[in-house]
Amino acid sequence: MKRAERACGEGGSRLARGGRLGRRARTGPRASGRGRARRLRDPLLPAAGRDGPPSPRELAEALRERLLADDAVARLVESVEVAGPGFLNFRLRRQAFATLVEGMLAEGEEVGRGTQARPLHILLEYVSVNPNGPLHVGHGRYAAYGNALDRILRFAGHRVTSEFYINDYGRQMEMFGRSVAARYGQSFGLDLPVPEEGYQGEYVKEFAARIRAEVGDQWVELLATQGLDDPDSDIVRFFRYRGCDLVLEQFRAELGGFRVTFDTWFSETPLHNEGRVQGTIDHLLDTGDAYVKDDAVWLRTSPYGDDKDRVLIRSNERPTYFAADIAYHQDKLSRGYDHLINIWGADHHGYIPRMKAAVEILAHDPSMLEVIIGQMVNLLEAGELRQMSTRSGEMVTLAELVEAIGVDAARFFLVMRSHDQTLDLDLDLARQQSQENPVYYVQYAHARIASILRNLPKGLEPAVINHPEVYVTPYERDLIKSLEEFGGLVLEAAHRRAPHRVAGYAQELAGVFHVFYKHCRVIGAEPAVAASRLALVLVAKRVLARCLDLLGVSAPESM
RNA sequence: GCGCCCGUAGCUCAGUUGGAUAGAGCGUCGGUCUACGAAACCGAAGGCCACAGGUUCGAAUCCUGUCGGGCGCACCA
Repeated sequence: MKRAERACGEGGSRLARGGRLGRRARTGPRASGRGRARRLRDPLLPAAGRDGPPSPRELAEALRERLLADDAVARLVESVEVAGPGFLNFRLRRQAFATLVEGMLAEGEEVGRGTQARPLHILLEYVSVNPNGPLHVGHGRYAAYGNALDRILRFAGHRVTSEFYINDYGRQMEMFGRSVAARYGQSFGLDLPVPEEGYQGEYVKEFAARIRAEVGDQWVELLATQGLDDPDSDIVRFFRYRGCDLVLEQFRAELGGFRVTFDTWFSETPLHNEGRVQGTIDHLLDTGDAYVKDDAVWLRTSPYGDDKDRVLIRSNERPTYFAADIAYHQDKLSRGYDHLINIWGADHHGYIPRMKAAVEILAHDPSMLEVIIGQMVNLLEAGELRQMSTRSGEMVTLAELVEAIGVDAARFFLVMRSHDQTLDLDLDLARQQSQENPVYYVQYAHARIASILRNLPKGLEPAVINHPEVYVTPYERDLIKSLEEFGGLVLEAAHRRAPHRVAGYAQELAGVFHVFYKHCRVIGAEPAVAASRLALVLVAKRVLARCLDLLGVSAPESM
């Protein structure tokens, strides 16, 4: 009973204020440029009790009459029907559809671009793979996801700086240097095994061969006499840096080919060499956020949601990776961004609390750093799981995937699923299904429109014409409704960090277009209808092209 | 043991301020090209949304528990 009263109260006040529905109707297509034509039905009110209060049906009926009495509503709405308990169905007038298309057509290539009341300057860091081996498909997923998010955030009205953090310091790189040096030595017949904890993959030989091509036998003698045991030797240093450079060169080329580029590449090594890691630690000691215990320096992260405090400087006086990461984030903060986003692999999720704690200590703002976890890619072959490991050299590389199915299909495939869902990828299946890949479905819709545009008779121009036969079919109306959703979808995808929503939308839109295409001719229809349909497909082409672009996929004029 | 991400059609997955009969692609079966591209369209079959409770007028969605899977729990990076 109480509930029923409350329900009626809400309903009543909605009516009185013109509520959600009324407001929506008033700010319809004309006012906003892009209205809410899609909302053809709306949940209304909860079921009322048996006695006293009006039933949902009665309330809906009252609301219906109220809405129809509103001039602004009546101009756009042809009819309103009560449908079931709690729902009203709206049928829009032809003019409402025409207004929508007019608005979208006028936006030109920019149709759907978002604006932010307060645009943020966001630093988006992603991929950041250790430069000691090839990119595998897991990295490819983060690259595709991060880059799509980059594009979406920008299109939604934010400023974005994209960054790749290069972990070119520390023990892993030293092992990599020793591994390359060993392979180099082996190519000259030296008996130098790759260190047990080193990198065994075949690709290391390729890097060694390239270095050999550059420097000849310059290091052979020294290698033969000194070996590789001293990590600080000139030999290890040389192979490490040269190897790292070669890997980075390959990253840039491969990612570039994958249409993933970064505004900045930020190297870890200078943070150490220029004393900035030490400087950050000193600062934290000064503020009391760090302390000394057991000959080590610790950061007090536990008050900020971490399980325990974390070591910054080990008792052997070497800084931890975490310490360098703090210095790195201190640098990010000093560059004046409004927000930091890091995209990490699922295997790093345990690292989030301490990093967020550190940033909160530095910036005094817990929401400053946002870490997005991308789940892993499981590789299947003939239904069986294939393990990936950089160190053992067993992996499916991004290059292999691209070679198998192409950049467009690979990028679409890697972002069409939610990033927090582990992705099963069967390379054989992907190869086999590449011709059935949804990306072609979307691209084909774009190419079909391009084909229409190529075949236009002289004098046919896109225009929304006020004529009784314009936009009367359900096929045209469905297409208009789908297109109208695009602007909101962009904002949602940006807000939810969800590129897969764009992929899903693109498939839906392509589907609606294909149905339209089957039933409605552009060329050959009577002039007013032809011009209006031309305007419609032109908008559809732009939106499809934009969706594909947001995902880093090409929008072919023909295929 | 603790934490994070999950469990939706045969397979891979969408489905988010909680709303009508839970959707798509692939696969299976059956139709459609003398008009802008058949890489398309139309139809059929296929579901206790892991399970059990709870909140709610209403739950795939929120809460608790159980089971199952993945990933983490370093003075590694």
